Amino acid sequence: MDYRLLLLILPPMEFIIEAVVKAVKELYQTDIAAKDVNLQETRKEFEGQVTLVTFPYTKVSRKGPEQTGGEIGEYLKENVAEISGFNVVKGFLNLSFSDGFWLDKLKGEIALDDFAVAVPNSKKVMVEYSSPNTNKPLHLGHIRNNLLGFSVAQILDAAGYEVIKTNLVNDRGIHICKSMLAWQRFGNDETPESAAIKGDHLVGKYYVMFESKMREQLKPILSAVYDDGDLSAFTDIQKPKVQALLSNIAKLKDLVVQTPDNNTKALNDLNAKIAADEDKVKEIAKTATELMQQAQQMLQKWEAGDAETIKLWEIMNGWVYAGFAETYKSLGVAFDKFYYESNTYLLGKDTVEEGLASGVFFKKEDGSVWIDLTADGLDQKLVLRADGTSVYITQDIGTAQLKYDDFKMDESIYVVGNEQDYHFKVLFLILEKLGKSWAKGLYHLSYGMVDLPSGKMKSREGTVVDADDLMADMYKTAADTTEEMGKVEGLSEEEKDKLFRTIGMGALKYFLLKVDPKKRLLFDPKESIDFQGHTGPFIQYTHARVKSVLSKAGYNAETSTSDVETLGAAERDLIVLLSKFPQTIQDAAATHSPAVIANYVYEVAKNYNKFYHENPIMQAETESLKQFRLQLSAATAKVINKGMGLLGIDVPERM
RNA sequence: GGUCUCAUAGCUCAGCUGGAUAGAGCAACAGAUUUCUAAUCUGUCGGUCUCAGGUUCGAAUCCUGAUGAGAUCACCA
Repeated sequence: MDYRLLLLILPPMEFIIEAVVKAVKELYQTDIAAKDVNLQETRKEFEGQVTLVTFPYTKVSRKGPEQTGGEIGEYLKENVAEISGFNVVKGFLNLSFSDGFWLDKLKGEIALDDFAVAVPNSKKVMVEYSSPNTNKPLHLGHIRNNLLGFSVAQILDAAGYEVIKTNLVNDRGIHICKSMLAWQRFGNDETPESAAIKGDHLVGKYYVMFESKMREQLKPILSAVYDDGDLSAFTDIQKPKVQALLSNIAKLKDLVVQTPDNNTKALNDLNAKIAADEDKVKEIAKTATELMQQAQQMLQKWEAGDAETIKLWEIMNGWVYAGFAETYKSLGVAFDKFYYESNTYLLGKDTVEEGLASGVFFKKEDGSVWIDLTADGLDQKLVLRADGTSVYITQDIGTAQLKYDDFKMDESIYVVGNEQDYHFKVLFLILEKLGKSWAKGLYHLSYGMVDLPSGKMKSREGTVVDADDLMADMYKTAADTTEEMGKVEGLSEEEKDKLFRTIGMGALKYFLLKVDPKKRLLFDPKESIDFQGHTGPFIQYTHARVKSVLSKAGYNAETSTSDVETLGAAERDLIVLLSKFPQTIQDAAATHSPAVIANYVYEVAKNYNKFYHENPIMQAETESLKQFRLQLSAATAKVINKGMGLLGIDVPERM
């Protein structure tokens, strides 16, 4: 974490900046802007807490950096009461604040109940996250999404926003019909109760079944195509497309033959292209399977409001929702408002009409409606089919409008994977071109995919890491580890259960949230998530340890008094770090990054552990010193608790 | 092919609106508990910050190019 910016805008540092401006003016008769005062955190190996970079002033001082630094340092020491000393290393002026300054900070700010409680900024922000499909259970990728969304919402709330958490459930469409059809055909009236399976997993089972049965039907079609050149399975519209793909594949294969064996790069490229075209053929062939056609028919029935289809859809979605509710509860995430695509999928058409009238969109000969974004470096994009039906982006245009009409929020954040970067670029641009005043408040929180060592998770290869399984694994690991360490003495079954859950989820959540959201994340199922080092349990343990000391000492914040005037190094470092919490929250909010909080809380825990090791608390030399160290400990526990809370992670009183 | 993202220690990651000798954790090795919880602490080992140019007093950080990895370019969602 880079705290330079933070120091610049941290209110308590303003007086230093002002003093530097004044110093340069008086010493060198030159006016400099406050934003040109380059303050940063002093590196560990030097004395001091704040460092002024003095290279920029050598021009106006016409002296070497060391001498310039010395002069400014002398001036600051004389004129700023809080600065007790300084040292100069090359172009760096390291400033030491008096211990009294830091002690005041602890007592007058950090220890108070309203520390890091932001004043409301009277802005409203919506965070849409999770947004699952109702045909499959959630997996590790969804966990990342859910934790990110929930945490970002917590952080924004702590930063002063009014937050609305929403979930746009993708509850309709061809993928749901696949599960429905497979259940209808092969299910034998199986229910979550009769099968003793969670509802979402049961529905997922039929989705998988559909795919595998459909694949069986695909084989003869494909072998007819490739072995006999028989295209009779396709419609007249599809035939020429397939024909074109096949001849392209043949051409590419010729090229492969002509390419020398040692040119592996060219061969790989060619083979990738062949595979891509073969995939396209396969996609078209899928639509020719009997099961796919039945599923399509079912979708049409659903859209027509066919009573029987709707009934089945409601039953199966009900199973899924019950399953999701359980998973959400385990994850500790929640929502203020649910939107369902079954209600919103027809939205957006009137907005398209608007855009057509205003000339933002144009109609092609076949009646389909498009927008031309080539001037913005993007492509042409279809927004309404020739038959007047919606596509994905049409719905999103409509849903964006609906959300704004519902809440009139200043900002709206979509927590969606980076595979949809292009989609959101287009969506936001369209809304802007439509003249929506709120379009500038839209933000795509694009996060990286969760990959396995083998690459992407693939359901077909059974490498999908199921959310419920993973959480159960974490619980078990937490339980085993804790028991092994003999830390469960005197705990009731209920307390143990709660503790294992807290630790297991803490490890998992921290593991996923400590990484910058936009980066892809590697998860190795073979290596269990660590409980030591830079981990959730490490921080939880630190908290438990603080709490243990506080209770053993019978610490009472109301009555505790102390008159210590000087600080040890570890104590001072800890206070300096704690004082940065409010600004860290603002920074995390501005960058939409829980990782900022995660790394900060880790620093706090690490610093506390160092302090704890070096300084006796109960056996401190004086009662006053003991009380001071307890106050510092209590403040640390509070920051850890609150910081972890922003990540959706609980901290135990003992572990 | 066009566009976008990423590349830092053996591994997983910080650091990136330009500043000091690039930091953690894991792994490996060596230590610390008569004292508040050893899920801890201390130390050792480990780096051409992918490469090549450029801007600058100063570049892991900014710019250009190359290489490698991923995503995307559907009348799917």
